Amino acid sequence: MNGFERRKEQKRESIRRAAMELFQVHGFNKVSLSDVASRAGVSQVTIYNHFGSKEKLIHEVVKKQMEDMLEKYRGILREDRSFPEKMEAIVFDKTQIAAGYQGEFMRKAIASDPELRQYLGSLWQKEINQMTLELLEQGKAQGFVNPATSTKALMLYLEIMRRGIFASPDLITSLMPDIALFREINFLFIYGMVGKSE
Amino acid sequence: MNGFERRKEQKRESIRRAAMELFQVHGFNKVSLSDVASRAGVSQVTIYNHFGSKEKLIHEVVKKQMEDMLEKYRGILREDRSFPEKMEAIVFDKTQIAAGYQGEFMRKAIASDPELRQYLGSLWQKEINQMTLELLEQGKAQGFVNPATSTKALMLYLEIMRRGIFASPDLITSLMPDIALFREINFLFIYGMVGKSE
Amino acid sequence: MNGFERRKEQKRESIRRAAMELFQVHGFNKVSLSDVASRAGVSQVTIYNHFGSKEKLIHEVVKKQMEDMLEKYRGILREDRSFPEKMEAIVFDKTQIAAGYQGEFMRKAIASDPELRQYLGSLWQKEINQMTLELLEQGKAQGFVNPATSTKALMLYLEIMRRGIFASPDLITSLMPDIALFREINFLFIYGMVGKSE
Amino acid sequence: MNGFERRKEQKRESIRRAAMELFQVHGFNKVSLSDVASRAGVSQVTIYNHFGSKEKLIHEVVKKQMEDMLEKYRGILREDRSFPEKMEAIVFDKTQIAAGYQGEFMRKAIASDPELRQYLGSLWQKEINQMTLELLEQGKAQGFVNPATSTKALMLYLEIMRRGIFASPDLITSLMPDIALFREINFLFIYGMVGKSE
DNA sequence: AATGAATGAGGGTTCATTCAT
DNA sequence: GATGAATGAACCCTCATTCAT
Repeated sequence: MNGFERRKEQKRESIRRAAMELFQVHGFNKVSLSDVASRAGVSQVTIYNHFGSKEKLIHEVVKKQMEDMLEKYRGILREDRSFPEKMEAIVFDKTQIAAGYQGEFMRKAIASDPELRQYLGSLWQKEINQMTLELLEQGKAQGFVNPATSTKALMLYLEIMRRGIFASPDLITSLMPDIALFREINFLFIYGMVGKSE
Repeated sequence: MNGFERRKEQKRESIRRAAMELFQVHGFNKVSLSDVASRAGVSQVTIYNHFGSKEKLIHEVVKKQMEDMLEKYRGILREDRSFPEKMEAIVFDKTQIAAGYQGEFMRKAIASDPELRQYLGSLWQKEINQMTLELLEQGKAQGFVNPATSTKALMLYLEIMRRGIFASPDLITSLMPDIALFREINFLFIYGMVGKSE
Repeated sequence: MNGFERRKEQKRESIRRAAMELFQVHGFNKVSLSDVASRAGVSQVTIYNHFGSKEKLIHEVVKKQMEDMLEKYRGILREDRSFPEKMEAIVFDKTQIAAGYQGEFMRKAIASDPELRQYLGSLWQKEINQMTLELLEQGKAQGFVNPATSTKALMLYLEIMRRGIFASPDLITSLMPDIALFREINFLFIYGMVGKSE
Repeated sequence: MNGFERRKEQKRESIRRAAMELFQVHGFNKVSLSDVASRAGVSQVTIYNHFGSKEKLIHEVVKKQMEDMLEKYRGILREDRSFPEKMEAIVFDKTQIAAGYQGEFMRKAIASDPELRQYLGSLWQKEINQMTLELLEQGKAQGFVNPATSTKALMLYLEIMRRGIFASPDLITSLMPDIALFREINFLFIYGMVGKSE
């Protein structure tokens, strides 16, 4: 990548970031390209030159975001930590939560955009499923996941929890400092309401 | 309520329903009052005559919806069923899920509207907390809820799951017919990933 | 006029008054029939039943107002007072000024409504001219009006002052209490800036 | 000012002029931005791009108008003419009158707009008062203004006349050609109804 | 490649007026 | 005769997008 291209990529990146920040706070519809342009310090038309349309800008932003998320999950999975720790790291992904209405925002993007849905519904879903399976395997190996439970149910369970978390940034952030409570909830995920029976 | 008022209320109701249906599918911003008017078979202005503004229409729709939800929960709580059954009934509130993006839609409404937030954040939150506490008491009495776990954590856990479910109508509806899977997931809520240890 | 008709006339009158009061403060355009209806304590449709349209309501209100004004002028003219006193009474018609943007309001009505213009431009103008002539005659007889000055100029002069006063309710009302200043200005009207030269 | 800015200013000016012309004839409320846009030969949105809102457009138009008026008055004051001539020039400002419902229009603008009122009520009023004082001084020096009369009364007198004139473009324009009548009225302003006593 | 200027389409809202009771 | 309900037209304004430089 030469100097020209690097500068170009930097401008794209600054636009993407401005868009991301605004989208997260206000949602897609409420953010106008003029807002994004102001925040990125460029002209509206420059956004068109780089991305073609608002829709395509959203695509790019969402894609990037999801890829970053995947990357992070991959990292966590490969770390040398216990199953409960990994659960905690993934489910309570703090940067995601801090970022605000991430999940809702993502789902909305995906739901409202067929093309995006296809891209993500295939590649991304496949990867995340793959990773979740791996996590469950680790859990079973460590005795935290009941082998009698169907994988389907487990994955749905995890997905529901993740979405519940994503959908509750308000709750979560307000309780972030309370480490004990945090642990207790992660414990509930693993041992349920009945609790550990030693 | 005489004939006049009944007809008025019917019209209001038909507008509310049309609005609800559209809001659930497309979100508040994407739905124009003209859309609502078309669907309800009235003029746009009629909506203004009845509700005053789009914002107030949203208020009414959301309030109604939440009150209905409360009513249903109350009913379930008072039924003579086991704790897991009540959990299932409440958490997987099928009519809510069938209604679509209920949770997301609601949260958006509440998040973006201070007045509404106040109304619901006080009265509604108080009631639902009260009811959840009652449910947990029943769970403890029946041995399904570990008394050592803090109430705070339990309530947060339930809230996260409920939101996760609400935020996943796509997943849930697609799996609705599979009763076994349903039960399994409810089981996970109660016994965790570790599962029942007999 | 029997009981029925009296009640009818009362209702008309109450609507007219409500309209008048609002028109004076906010002007024709800014006042909606709904405002008038509220203030008069009737339905909008009742206004239609009585007056036919907003335009016609304005007609009636303006006509009534002008007739009242004429009546008052007539009274002043016939009183047994000096010319300067009559000048003062007519030019600084306190009730008119207190009523607010009367003059502007009237002129607007007249200017924007051909039919009304005709009615008033003929009958009313004729009457007021007649009366002004009479006033000037009295002034000449009492030595306050220079007989060498053309009647045309005098009448224009008076009209300009009257309009100037009408157009300045803000100034006038704020200075109302200062009787001396009041007299001084009336003095200026009669003796000019050069002042009395004895 | 380079080419870009010049063209921009020209467009702004053409919009302002179109607005001015329409406002003068029909008043603020009756003129829609779409009317202004048509007359100026631009899109409605262009007006928004340049002025932000209808309110702000009105501000600009009124401000400009008043500044022009001030400028003209200043010029007259500095000319080497007699007091009566200056009176005539200022009070019967022909271009203002020809412009139509100037005074009424202005007053309405000022009355209905707090921000504008502040701007004009302070700076503009101060300047015009200053200038009027200067005019009166000249009048006294030349023996046309009675030194015994209070300045307050004199200024009020002048203001009333000016407003009367402004409020009567119909009368004035119809009598414009009659120079003799014009003079006579100006004479009345100075010598009053009693007239010159030689 | 970047921008200021311009715009068509559409959204929420108000209002004078009509309809049905 | 009086009213609640309903509406078409118009208004101010915003936004994604294109044009011209």
